Amino acid sequence: MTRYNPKEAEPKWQQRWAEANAFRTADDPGKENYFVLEMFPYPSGRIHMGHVRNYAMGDVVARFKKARGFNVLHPMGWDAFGMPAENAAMQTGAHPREWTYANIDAMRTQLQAMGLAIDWAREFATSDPDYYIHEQRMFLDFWDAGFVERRESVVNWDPVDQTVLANEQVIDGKGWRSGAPVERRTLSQWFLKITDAAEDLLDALDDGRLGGWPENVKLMQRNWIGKSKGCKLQFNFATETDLPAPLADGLSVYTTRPDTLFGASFCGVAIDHPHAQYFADQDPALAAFIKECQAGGTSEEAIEKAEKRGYALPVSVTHPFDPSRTLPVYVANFILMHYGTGAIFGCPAHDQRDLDFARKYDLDVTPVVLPPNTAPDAMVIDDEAYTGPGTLLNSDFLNGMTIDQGISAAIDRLQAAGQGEGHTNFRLRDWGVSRQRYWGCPIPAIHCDDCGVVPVPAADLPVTLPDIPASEFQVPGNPLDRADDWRLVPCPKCGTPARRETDTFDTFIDSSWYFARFTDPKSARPVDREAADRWLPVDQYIGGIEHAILHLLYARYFTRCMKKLGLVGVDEPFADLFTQGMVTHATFQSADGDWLLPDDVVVENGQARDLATGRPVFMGPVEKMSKSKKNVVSPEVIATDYGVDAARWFVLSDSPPERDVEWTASGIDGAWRLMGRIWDTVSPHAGAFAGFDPHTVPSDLNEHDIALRRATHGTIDTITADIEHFRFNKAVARIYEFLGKVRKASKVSAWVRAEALSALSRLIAPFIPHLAEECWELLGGTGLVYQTDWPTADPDLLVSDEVSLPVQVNGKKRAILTVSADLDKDGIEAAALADPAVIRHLEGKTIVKKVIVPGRIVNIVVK
RNA sequence: GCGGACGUGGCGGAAUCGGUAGACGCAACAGACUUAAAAUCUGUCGAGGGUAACCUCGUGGGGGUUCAAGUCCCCCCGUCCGCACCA
Repeated sequence: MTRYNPKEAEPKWQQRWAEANAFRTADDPGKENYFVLEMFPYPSGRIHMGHVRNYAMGDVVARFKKARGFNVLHPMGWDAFGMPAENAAMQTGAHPREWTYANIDAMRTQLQAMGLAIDWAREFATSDPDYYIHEQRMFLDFWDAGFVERRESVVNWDPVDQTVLANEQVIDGKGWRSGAPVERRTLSQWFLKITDAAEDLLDALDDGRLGGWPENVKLMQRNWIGKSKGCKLQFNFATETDLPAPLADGLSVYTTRPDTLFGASFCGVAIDHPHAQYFADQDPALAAFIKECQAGGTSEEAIEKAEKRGYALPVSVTHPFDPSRTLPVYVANFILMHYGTGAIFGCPAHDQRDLDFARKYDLDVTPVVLPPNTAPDAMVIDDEAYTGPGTLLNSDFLNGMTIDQGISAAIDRLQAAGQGEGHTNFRLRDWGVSRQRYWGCPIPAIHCDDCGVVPVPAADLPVTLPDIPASEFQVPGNPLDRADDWRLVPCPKCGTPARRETDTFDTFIDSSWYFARFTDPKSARPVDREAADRWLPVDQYIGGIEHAILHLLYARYFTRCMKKLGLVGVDEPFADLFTQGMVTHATFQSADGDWLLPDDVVVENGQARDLATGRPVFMGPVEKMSKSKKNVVSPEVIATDYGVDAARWFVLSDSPPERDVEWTASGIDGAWRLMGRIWDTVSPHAGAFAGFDPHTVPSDLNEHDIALRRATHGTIDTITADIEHFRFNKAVARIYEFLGKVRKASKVSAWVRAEALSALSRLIAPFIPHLAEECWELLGGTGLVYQTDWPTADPDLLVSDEVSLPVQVNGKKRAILTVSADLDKDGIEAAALADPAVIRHLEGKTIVKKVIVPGRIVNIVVK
């Protein structure tokens, strides 16, 4: 018996698949379409185990759906713009384009070696001018349609990467890539007005349009959009004289608690609020205060430690419900300009921040909400604000109302007085898409001193990136700013000298529509409407949870914009979403604190030693594989040692797909053993399909035959459901179980064995396709197992005539009956009461109750 | 601080509707084959007691509902994730 040799089998079948053009997207009008997509990779240079897991899952789905009779679209491309290419240029001197495309070539080879059922004819990279010309076209249409805005904006500036970061790219006040503390800068920026879609992006999370999405992702998006209901109201300045322009309209604040207005003791504005700016121009001390607050930065520690500070303005405002009362106005460091109106009224008794501030500046603290079952005299605010439920007091016309009643009544009164109105506010901010980088899609705009910002005429697209010597990337900043040959162009409107926009798009734009391009990647239009209608939305999208907010929210918004322009017919791009867990590995550290590669360490009896020196090694926690901690295992090395099928099998077998899976040497050994065991089970039966007609069941089957047939059909049934529900680990367990039964079935007829081996080959095919083809060929199967239908379970074989029925006495299992499946309650009761073990436990007791659930359980309650 | 998820053998994890807890794999142990090792195969494998049949306990802790709870309800502890001065 020969051993299974993946080194020969895997390339052989990859070649056969290619020769048969097996993975070309089918377009059979008699079949349903199914679009399965894994988040496309950034071409970093080589694939890692996370890719293996992600693409193995997508491949299981693609192969399964193909076998189930769908036209399957399963494409691959490259998220190819982005900073690492420029960083590489700085470090290695290679041009970003050369670096990127060399990486793509290397990774394509690696992915193809995984044997993925991908239609490579549809491949593209977002850095291909053929791709980004359409992105530029759409942007011009978006601009025309009013989805785009250019505005002065305080931006998150990453001082290391020398670029602007979106809000979402700032993590704990630091740049998501560089880790450098983010600074505030004011720049003129391009924005996509995602806030216009906030309400619908939110609604779709709840109204069933995203039924196939995980709850946690929907929740994160819900929180991110951050809808809050309240009211906007106007405070008038208490002054006899006319105020200059910025102050003439008074002070507009946003609140969710207008019911607490009678507890207001001050108003506050953000340090970058126009009113603050106005007074700072006249008051150097205020200007200094603002500057000091800005220096504090947005870092996490800064925010946590920052004490509430304010600077009193030389004006006060009148209370909207009681003009005889005036409130002081402060510039305060804890008010955010980008939320609401950038101004608040402070009600210290019922808001912790306001209370901290009031204590520091010795302002009134008037309770206006009385907690339930509390006497008004007992309502004392010390150093903790009361934010719970209650009834209103000290509040004039609101007294006695609940909070909700008070909110409505206050808004009504404000509205009647023309001083305010109900308002819905969102936490979501518009999407800043300008990046001061070279390696991105150029923004098709031209700046003219006379005409302003002018779109590049459609006929002049694409605006391609200029060729810049690789040495230019050693200089900080954006090389496009210095590329005058490219930058200086005549204005398309008036023809006078003008300048190209040198910002490029955030790469999240590139990934916000690639799925639509895949439906017809060669189309002359950005998206071919007919193809899009055929394939969209993506039926199953698979990727990491790290994209729960950024990529997925942008893609949802972008799709809505495309729909408005008639490019696609759907507003939600991804019908079902699956977020897979990471691949982790134990970490190893030498006594000197150096990280060690798993390959350089040997673990025996729980003790790790350095393979080279024999010295003990500290075993650290199991963490996500990362280069910095060296706890990485190379897919290439694993493929060489064990074959890609074993690697695919292992990453799918050991944990539920949504959870992290720990890579272990013994685990991949186990996967490798399985390959051998399948092959050893199948290979003695070469040609087993000769004379086997699956549709003609022999009539002379013995009990072993029937038992194996039950196992075969039961396995088909459960594995089918497991794959449908992304329970790959359970499907794997069922395959192990079934394999054991097939191996032990020695007394079965040739027909029944052929049926079992046929099912086995097809059931393993989505997981370990090369071995499956090898088995199929050996057994005498027709064509490729890839092109063979999924097995179907015979329902008659799923129900058995006998069932084992546990019998409990007082809820404790005392016996197991084997009874005919159609035995009625009386029969079951008689059988249970006749069982010796049951009789023993009933001795000397009185039966109080008998619970008999046929097919499930018997419980006899005694006293 | 707010929001969410999770907690089951030595380990990863099963238990689909409230109905046999621990499927399947890993590790470990024992045996077969072998001069030997590797590979492979067979068996054992939650804890405690008992020669055994079998009994008791057991799903983070405490309480509750139920004939019956890993599963439902209440309280607590722990771990992980997201957001975080959001008015």
